[in-house]
Amino acid sequence: MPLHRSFDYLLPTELCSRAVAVGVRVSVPFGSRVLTGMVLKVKASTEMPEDKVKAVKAVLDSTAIIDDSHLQLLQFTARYYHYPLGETVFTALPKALREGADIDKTSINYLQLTEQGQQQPTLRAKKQQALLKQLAESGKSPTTEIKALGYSKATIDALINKELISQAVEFDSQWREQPLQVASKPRLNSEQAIACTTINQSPGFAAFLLEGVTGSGKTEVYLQCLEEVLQQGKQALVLVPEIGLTPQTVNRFRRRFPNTPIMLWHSALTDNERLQTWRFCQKGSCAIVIGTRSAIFMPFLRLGMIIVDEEHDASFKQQDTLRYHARDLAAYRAQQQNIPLVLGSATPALETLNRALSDKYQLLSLTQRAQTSSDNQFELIDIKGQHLEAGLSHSALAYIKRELARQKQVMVFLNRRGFSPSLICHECGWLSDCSRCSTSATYHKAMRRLVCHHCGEQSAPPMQCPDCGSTQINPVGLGTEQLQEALSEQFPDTPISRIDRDSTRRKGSLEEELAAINRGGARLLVGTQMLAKGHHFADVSLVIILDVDAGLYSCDFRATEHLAQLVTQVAGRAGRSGEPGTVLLQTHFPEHPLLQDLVNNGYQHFARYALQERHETEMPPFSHLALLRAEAHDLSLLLRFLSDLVPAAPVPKIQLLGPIPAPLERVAGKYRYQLHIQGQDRGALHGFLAQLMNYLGSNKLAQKVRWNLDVDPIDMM
DNA sequence: TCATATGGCGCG
DNA sequence: GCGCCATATGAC
Repeated sequence: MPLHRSFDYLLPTELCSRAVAVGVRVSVPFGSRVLTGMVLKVKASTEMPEDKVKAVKAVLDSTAIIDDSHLQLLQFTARYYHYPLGETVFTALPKALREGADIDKTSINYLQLTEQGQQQPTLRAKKQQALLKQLAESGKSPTTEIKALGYSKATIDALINKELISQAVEFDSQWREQPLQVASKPRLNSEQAIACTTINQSPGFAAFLLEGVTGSGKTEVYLQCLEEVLQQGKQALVLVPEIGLTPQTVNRFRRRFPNTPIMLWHSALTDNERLQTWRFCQKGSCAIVIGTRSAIFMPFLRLGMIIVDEEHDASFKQQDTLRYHARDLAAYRAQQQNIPLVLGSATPALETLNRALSDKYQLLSLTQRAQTSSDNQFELIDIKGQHLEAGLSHSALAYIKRELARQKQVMVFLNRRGFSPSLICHECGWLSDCSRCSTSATYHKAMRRLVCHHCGEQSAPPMQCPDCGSTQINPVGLGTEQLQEALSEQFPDTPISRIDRDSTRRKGSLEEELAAINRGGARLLVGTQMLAKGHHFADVSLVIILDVDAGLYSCDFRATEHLAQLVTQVAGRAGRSGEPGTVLLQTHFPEHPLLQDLVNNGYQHFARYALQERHETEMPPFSHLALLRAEAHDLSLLLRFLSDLVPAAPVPKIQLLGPIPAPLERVAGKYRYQLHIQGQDRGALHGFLAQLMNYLGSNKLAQKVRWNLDVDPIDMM
């Protein structure tokens, strides 16, 4: 229940024989319903009058399904993010367990070769043959793992029918007993070797920031650290950004440790796959979990290390309901388990960098690029007063022409999808605004629709201006769709590929498109930041970023940090094939000090400078922030609600700002306002937030508006 | 007078 | 979050 409290129940004598303990699920009456709950404490008395206390209906587990330290993590999470404990615990459980399912009724677990199968008979069916070979290499393997490798149920069933493989249903930790197989590995350079040794020699908890430029071999450091963890028979958790969980990444881990069970955890798993993976992990049957942010809540038998790859990535922060940051919880968990934490990034978040520079974390730098000998060359193009062709300056077009002539690939980034962000009437100035949001509706030419990117509302573009009847309705502004069209006019003989949410909507189409590009198809790549992350293209020698200025003057204090991270990431896409690449930034403000610093001295230098600026302005990480967001159809009600929360007298160490309109004041017909709550230290902030939540619990207006609290927000929207 | 909509409350 | 109860609103 969304309640910040727990409830006492009696344990009837006939149920006392079952081992009721903390972490066991029970079925209990709640109001007029029967719900699944979790035992948080076993005690001999209650402050409630005895006749008000109801009895437990059934005990659902014979042993705790969540151990003490895991529950502690969840309690910390609930406390830190001021989120109800019950909902926090239940978001960490697979759906079946939330609903009270029998935990031991987990279906088929493993696949293994039969004696016949071990002979490796020759089969006509290619897939089946491949699966036989796979099982010979990996030994007995969890079914979920086999399915994750792309083997279908049909293939598996066929081999079972031929009695070449069989199913086993017991959990085991065979991988710990058999000798660890490690595939041949590259020699580490001196920096990598130092990083590995330092991490592996850490006696207990220690946090490391592995600051390594693109191509410097962070993954190799992870792999060699993991090897040590596996040798000790311990499990490991590898957190990756949503977009980083690609088959290539995972295959690299699987190839290195062929007889080690490695399982994936992400949002696309089915409920049953989740339950199985969760149980494998809990029983110690799975050695490595590679997962997106929610994997931070996986149960482990003996966790030996946590790695967070691309730790600066925003997808580690949940943006709704329980708004946790997986990287920050990883720090808590590593400390609690007394194990090393490795945070890897080419562009560390300023919070993380600050901890490293103040010696809370150890800084390990990888500066040598494996493939390129020299760095990329940056160039700022001043577009003030210049004629632009579809957003591109003359010199940018000249650069593109030159690189295409050299048979190279060119990438053009624009963080705006669609054809144009708006339509405008040439006669009267009418704009295609969304009727429900305070923003314009984007024109999508191929779909012939106007789409609001905030509420999703669609409409047909008008033939005539709704205000003056003119037929002169033109697109205004530039999106990726239009950019692609304009570029294909400029370079009619060059195949162009566009990567954004529209072009890759269909499941698997992103992978298809990327593969096609790598086969040497498209020479010109157009896309949003989707194109920037983690994909490797061999021939890219020129990268152009069109809308740099939006990041320079934004109301979000993190905008420049994110811009710098994007620019650096994008730059990493250029020149991976041996010779240095060129990165062009189009801007109206070429003399902007942050841009200059970034371009001349790189992210490392920029970040330290930006930290200093945060220090001077007392922004995070030098203060602590929470955001109380609220939305309602009724504006005056909304403002009354928020103003009422601001204490009349100033609170020591707390600064309140608001109610202020959210960057998009109206979305889907609702007004959105927020309160900025800034604390000089964590303690002060959390003390105040606890009071605030308490007050909100008894506040009548709080039930009429939708509100949420975001601790350590990263998106100020 | 009964049927239905709306709001506040408490769940052990 | 959701069902329960009290009260308001409405049709006949």
